[in-house]
Amino acid sequence: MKPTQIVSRRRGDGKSLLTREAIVSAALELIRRDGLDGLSMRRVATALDTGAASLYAHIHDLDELLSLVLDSALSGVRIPRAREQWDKALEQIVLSYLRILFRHAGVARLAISTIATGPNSLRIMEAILQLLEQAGCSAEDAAWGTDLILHFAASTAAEQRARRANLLKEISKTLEEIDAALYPRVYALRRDLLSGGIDRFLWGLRAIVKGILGESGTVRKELTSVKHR
Amino acid sequence: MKPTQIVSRRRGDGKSLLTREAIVSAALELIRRDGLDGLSMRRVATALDTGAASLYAHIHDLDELLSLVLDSALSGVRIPRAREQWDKALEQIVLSYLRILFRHAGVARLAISTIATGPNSLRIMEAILQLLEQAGCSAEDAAWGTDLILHFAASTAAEQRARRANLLKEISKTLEEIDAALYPRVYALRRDLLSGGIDRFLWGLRAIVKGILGESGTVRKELTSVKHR
DNA sequence: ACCTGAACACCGTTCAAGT
DNA sequence: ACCTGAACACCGTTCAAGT
Repeated sequence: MKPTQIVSRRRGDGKSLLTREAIVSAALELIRRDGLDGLSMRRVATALDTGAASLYAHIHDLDELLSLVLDSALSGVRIPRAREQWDKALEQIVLSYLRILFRHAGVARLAISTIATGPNSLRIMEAILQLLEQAGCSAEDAAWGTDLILHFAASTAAEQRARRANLLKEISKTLEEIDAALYPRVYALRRDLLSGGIDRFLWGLRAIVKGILGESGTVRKELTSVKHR
Repeated sequence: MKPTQIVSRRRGDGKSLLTREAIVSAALELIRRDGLDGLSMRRVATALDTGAASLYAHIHDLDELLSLVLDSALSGVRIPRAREQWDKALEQIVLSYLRILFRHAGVARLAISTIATGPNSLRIMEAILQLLEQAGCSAEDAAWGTDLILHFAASTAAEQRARRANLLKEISKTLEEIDAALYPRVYALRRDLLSGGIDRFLWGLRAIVKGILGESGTVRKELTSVKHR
């Protein structure tokens, strides 16, 4: 009877079409504004003027949405073309990764708890693997090293984020009140333990990279002997 | 009239007294059995034969409970007395920490997302700070280094845990299917990226420690000049 | 002081039913 | 094929009321 009316119910009214991309970008917007805890299927649905059930036509479950959101955020990570100086290039990539994680609260926590396999994660891993090999790492050490570096960056970002919130005050107050006789070093270094922004990050990155290169080759043999003790 | 009956409603019937300790140990038991996602106020309450509301007389909120659970688990971390060989002692402590996190699924995830300030965390930090200073670190580097080491151990444990679940199969399948032309190194190293147990952990720990010691002193000056670029 | 039941404001996910 | 409302089985937390 009225065949022209049989179209997506999303057309005609003000609503835009419901797509995977629209869902992911709404979720990213939400996570950016309210943090990871502010994200829920129901809230994403509300932001898109629909019910939570509608999302399941495009996305398998919350876990999948979170993976997609992480990779979407990582699309902003810049990888330099020229790579003559592997150490400079490595720092650029990892700083860019850090900045992205830092920009959106909550995405850092996501990066920690997920073993990422999205295209942007792969892009970043590929670049770091290449640089570590260029630096003289064995392929196997580069694999573990890449993982180590990315984990370190994600942890740093997540921790910095936690500090932003009123948490920092609370924690430093707790550290201020600990028993200085029982924990003399912790007490003496209570400020250093919480200090540091980009300086601390670069310090850690360089320590890790130096360590990876230093370990390369020599240690695997040692380890096998340790194992059999 | 019947003054002898006016006692805790917890007495008389089979129920044991509701205490902070009982709540924490029930929560730890739950987390050990079902993982972090299996833990909830309501489930802890049920395990103690009561309603969720009753817990709030002893514990401020879920966050506090999680902190208490983490520290309770960390009471199992052993710290050797004799410390002539700082490197051996350090590995013993960190391996003990790792083993504890590994033993109870979910506690590792907890250790990552929390900046721990419980007595057992402090105990562990104090010991590592001491060993790093003994190794020749400056106090400030020891502070950052301790944090770095503990984070690394927690990340490792959390990731290993994630692998135990059916997640590993899924991830390695995904890596098996990626575009080898686009990501040649990731593809070539797909097994190495997921491999490794205690070997990989010791490799990383030694890399980090070597890095920390190598960075000590020289780098802070560099960093200040970098900052002003 | 400690414990309780009921209520409030949320969750993720499923499913039959609509277009 | 896509979208929907209602339902199911959960959450953390509060609060008046009981002992």
